[in-house]
Amino acid sequence: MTAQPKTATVDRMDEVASARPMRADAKRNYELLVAAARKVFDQDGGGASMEAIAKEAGVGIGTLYRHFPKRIDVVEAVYVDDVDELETVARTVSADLEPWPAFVAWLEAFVRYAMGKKRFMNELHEAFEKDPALRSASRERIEGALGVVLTRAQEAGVVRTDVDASNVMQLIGSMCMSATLTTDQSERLLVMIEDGLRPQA
Amino acid sequence: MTAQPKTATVDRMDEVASARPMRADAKRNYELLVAAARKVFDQDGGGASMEAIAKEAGVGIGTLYRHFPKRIDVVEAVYVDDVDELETVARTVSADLEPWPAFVAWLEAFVRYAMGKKRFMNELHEAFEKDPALRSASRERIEGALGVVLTRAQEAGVVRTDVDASNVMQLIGSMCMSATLTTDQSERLLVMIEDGLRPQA
DNA sequence: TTAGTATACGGAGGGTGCCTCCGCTTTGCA
DNA sequence: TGCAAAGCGGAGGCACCCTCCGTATACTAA
Repeated sequence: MTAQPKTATVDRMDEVASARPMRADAKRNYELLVAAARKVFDQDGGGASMEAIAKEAGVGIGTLYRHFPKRIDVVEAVYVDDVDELETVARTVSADLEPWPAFVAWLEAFVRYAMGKKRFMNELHEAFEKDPALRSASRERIEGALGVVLTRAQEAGVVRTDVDASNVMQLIGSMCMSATLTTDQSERLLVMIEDGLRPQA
Repeated sequence: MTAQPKTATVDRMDEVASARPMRADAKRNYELLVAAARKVFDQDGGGASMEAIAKEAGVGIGTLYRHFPKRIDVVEAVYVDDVDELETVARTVSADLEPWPAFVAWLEAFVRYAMGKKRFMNELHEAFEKDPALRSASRERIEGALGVVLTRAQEAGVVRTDVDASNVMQLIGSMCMSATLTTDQSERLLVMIEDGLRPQA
């Protein structure tokens, strides 16, 4: 949601000083494409075709390839955008909600994110293989986002203080990894985890 | 190595009583194909083409598809064959070597197997997704094979008795999972794990 | 041994998907 | 308003998965 396309080929190292901002039509199409890609991946799974994505975005296949030279670049862009979203949610809930509801809301957003990722794990795995830094950078960003809501909740005394973001990630992350977990189950399990994170009497 | 093709499409549930054994040429080609597939996957990675496999086996593409209706079935057959091999090695080393060398030899075979698998993790993941029972059944078979050499080594007093096959698998398996592990490193790490498994003074 | 049949083989070709190329269109600056 | 520079679109090349069916071969029964 907060991705900032600045250059034609999306190079995350190059955001500080690109010669020129993207043209308005290019920026619009970039955003249309990322949104379309997420929708099509959700519908068709990670194996969705480039043609389907271009069609959903209402642009030509050539335009898609201008922005994302390889298929894997689309996967990466959607993923990066999802991680952006988790950071945005952390800020939003911190501003709008009390510490505990904010914490719960973020965890729910994370579980939604993780459950959604399961459908294109293979593609994601491939993206991590191509660019190992992506994995660690994303993990850090997610833990950072979690840290925001977690610390606030701990300071307000509504979450036990003997856990850190890394612990909580491990707990939730491994739960979500289970291939046989349904959305229903994940919601029930999440409630239990949340209860376990409250300060103990 | 010990796979027993009995029917045209390889159905593991159907081995006890298939109407008729495979014709001699069919059985020969099946074995040629599995061997060729393993070789081609090793060379070209998991993305290797069906054509390349058929060519390597010296058969037509139609023959390949008679035996393996879908690409994923080839991946599965190679994997099952590799697990068979681990069971065979467990029996062989138990018969031919002293308990400790046998144990070490099996662990080395396992590490070779696991390192080789890394190159087509994606395909394997897909096979597990298609057939979840394959994963658990294979894990059981591998732990069973390890159990054979482990128990023997423990009874001979050359391996500590406070570990079981599942523990050892966890130790070795997670080591091998690391994406950045080289074969050299894995060999050195394995030696350390082996030392740790000796009875402690 | 032989004739007959079920089984297996082979590879041309259909369908799909990734990606390239290049002529046309649009944007934004002077 | 004029004109580069940047962006757009989609036909088409190439590679790959898989199907289909005419031909060849292995088994079996006589």
